[in-house]
Amino acid sequence: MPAGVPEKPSLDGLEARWSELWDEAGTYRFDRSRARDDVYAIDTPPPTVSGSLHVGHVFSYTQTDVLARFWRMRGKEVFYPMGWDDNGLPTERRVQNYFGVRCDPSLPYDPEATLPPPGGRERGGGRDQTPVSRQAFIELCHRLTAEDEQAFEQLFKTLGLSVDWTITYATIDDRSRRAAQRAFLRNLARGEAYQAEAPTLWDVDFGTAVAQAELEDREREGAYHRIRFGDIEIDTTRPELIPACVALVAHPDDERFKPLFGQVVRTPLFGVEVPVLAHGLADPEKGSGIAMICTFGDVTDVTWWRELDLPVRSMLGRDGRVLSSPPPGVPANGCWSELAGKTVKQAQARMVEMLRESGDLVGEPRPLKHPVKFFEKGDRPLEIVTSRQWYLTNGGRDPALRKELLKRGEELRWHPPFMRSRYDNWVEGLTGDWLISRQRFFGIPFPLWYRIDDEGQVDNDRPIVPGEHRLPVDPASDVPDGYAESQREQPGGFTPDHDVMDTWATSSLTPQIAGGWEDDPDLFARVFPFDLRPQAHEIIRTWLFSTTVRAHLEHGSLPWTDAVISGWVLDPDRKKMSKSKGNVVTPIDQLRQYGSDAVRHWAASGRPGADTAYDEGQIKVGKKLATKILNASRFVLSQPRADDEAELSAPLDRALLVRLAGVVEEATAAFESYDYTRALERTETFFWSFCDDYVELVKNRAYGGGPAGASANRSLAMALSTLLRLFAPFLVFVTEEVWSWWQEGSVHRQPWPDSAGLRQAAVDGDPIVLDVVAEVLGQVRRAKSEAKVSQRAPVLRVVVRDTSERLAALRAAQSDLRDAGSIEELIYEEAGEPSVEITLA
RNA sequence: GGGCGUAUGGCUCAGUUGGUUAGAGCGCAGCCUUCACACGGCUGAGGUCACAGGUUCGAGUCCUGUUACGCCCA
Repeated sequence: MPAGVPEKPSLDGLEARWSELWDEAGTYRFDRSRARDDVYAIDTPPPTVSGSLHVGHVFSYTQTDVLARFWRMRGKEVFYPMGWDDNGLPTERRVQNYFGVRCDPSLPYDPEATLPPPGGRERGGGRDQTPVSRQAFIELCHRLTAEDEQAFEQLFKTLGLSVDWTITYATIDDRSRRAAQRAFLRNLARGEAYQAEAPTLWDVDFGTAVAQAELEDREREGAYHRIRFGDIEIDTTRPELIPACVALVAHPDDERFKPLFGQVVRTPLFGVEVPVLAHGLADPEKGSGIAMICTFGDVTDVTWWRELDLPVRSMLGRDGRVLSSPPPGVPANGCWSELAGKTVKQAQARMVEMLRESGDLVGEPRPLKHPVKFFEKGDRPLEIVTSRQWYLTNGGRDPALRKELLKRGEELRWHPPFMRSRYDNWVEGLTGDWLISRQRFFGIPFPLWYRIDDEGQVDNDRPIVPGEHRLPVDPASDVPDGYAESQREQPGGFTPDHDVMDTWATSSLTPQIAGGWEDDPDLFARVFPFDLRPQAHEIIRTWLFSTTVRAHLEHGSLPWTDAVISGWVLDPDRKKMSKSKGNVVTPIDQLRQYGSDAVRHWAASGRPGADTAYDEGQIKVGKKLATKILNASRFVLSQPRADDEAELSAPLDRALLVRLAGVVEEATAAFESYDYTRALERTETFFWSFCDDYVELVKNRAYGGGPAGASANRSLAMALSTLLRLFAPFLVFVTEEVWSWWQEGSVHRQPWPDSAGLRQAAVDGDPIVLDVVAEVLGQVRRAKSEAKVSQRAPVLRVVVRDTSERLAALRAAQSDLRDAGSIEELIYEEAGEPSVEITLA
């Protein structure tokens, strides 16, 4: 027995030992001297560093790792970096809660200021929070994410991810800022990025504009209010917006309102004249069939306003409250002063009272449920405000670009293929360009300044841009070329752009960031376009799409050739795990209790695209398999060292290797089509029958020595080497442990098994031998089980009736069969109807 | 409302271009303390493949419709 084989093998402690040894040996270090064709580059999803890892992370990251390990063994040099997504709102929120602060950009930065202790106010919100400067806030963001990143890295290492930990990035680090700003400047130079003053969906709590991709519809209680505009009665769910009314609208074919088109009516309470207009989007079935157009109550208002060329009468501020002075043309009467300063909800309540008093409210409000647009992270309905924002073309307003992007979707190989329809649906449904500016703090600033003329007017139309060599810049502290700091905010000087970019404007560049775009052209040429984008399905519209847009605009290509879409982890009742439901399983306990290999085995049982229920039973199965590998390996290695030249004389041994070659071929084909689950299943099934049948059959022969024993030993050793490598992508620790008992180097850097070699060694092996012998052995076992005797109990006589071919196959392995079944007499009879007759002693 | 997916033993899932008697694991039951493994082994019971039509010599598999569930988008 090789010296390395322990007396009592154990799975305990393998994770800590091997992950450290891999680190030291650089087992997963990327060799950047390899040519593009030899590289397999993975665009890893940078997890949002938000405290703790979720079992969903373990699930999907394991699936990616399994693929990485396969391709590495297949001979590819795998580029497998890890990123941390620390940029953006989730971090801001977490910092607010963790440190009990809020960002107040009007405060000056004080480097001496003592920052609040962490964690003290985990639940304290709103007014309890200490205001801090923007700079201080950003420092806290960095501090907290740095801690979280360490914890994540530790857990990922325990899980056995074969990431090259020397090439990590964070979406707020210098490289990411440089890439995001450079990409933006190039978009700007090509005319793909532009500024526009336009109605924008606005979250009043976060105080920022949001993009279409961040919206979600939520069913909300509302009420139709029937309101008189002179003789006309309209229905609206937002009576508080009457001062913002600019027209009434009905369908052009609606006979009831045709005579009114072109006439003018007066708004109730304010007496503002508004025209009655026709537009196809007005729904005759909805309410009274005629609606008021306000600037702006919803997105349809925006369409009407644009297409009917109407004026703007804004009445809401960016804080979601009614402005102090009314919009142009609206009298600042007593009604207005009743509304000014109120929130939307308060204003509505007051407005309804006033309409009731004036008699302009017809009947009572009729409650209804209707979909209302929310920011996906927000708590109050979005308002629409007019503001100056940055946009990036994404096909939403340009049919030619939309078509090109749909084409990219076709080019990409989707796993599973049906996920492409999510992409198509989204691209086809885009209603505008991508709004990329956010009025937030912890993000990448736009690398721009604006001139201030001598009268103090800001020139927004011709921004000052830095040269790319200056990137990254922070326009709030850096000075544009040709200016001095003293000219900041001065007439004749400059002012910075105050906005930050949408997080997705950075995340959409992960291939460029990780691949060293422009910073390291040599590396970039070896990895881009990447091979694989693994991600979850709910972010196809955001991450996958936006990354495609950026690569298409910048490089004229896809960012990767293949996308593997992982499913979700559901709780055991098949409900989606979410923090709010409280059904989230934290992976740490599972990893500790069952070991990483066991958890990985469960994760790998989830096919691409398939939601998978969390199942502790499945994890136990994985643990059982890992233990079995340990013990079976110990048995194989406890035999005399196999002679590599020994003749595989036994037909049973040859049959095993032929069957194994078939498994290698199936597993390889499955992996190549990204079906790692099938590869695992085939390997696992074969392995159990290898243990239960083959090992039991050859045990005695192997112990016996001689040429027949040598044949068994060589076959066992070949099978073990092959099986360990087939399992290596999945059960990374136990296979490495066993490999180390008798082989040099890491199993994870070994060549993927080669079926041709097995077939060659097996010469003309007939796999039927194994099948027939296993079948008869099964019958013998059943007879003993039914007789309730030990499997060791002797059998007087076995009569096998079968075709001559199958009997011949059985004869070829008869001594193994007799040993394994303790059979004294074995009789063969040719027969059309196969049967086995067993006489116990 | 539009799109996508799923439906197979108590549970979780395989079932590849239609082809013998529909497979596996878990769970359950029975047996075996066996010299790699009791964190084990062996054996067994258990399914009218959601429903209704259709194509076919033949349908879990293909077509049409229905139902239920899930997701994406409006």
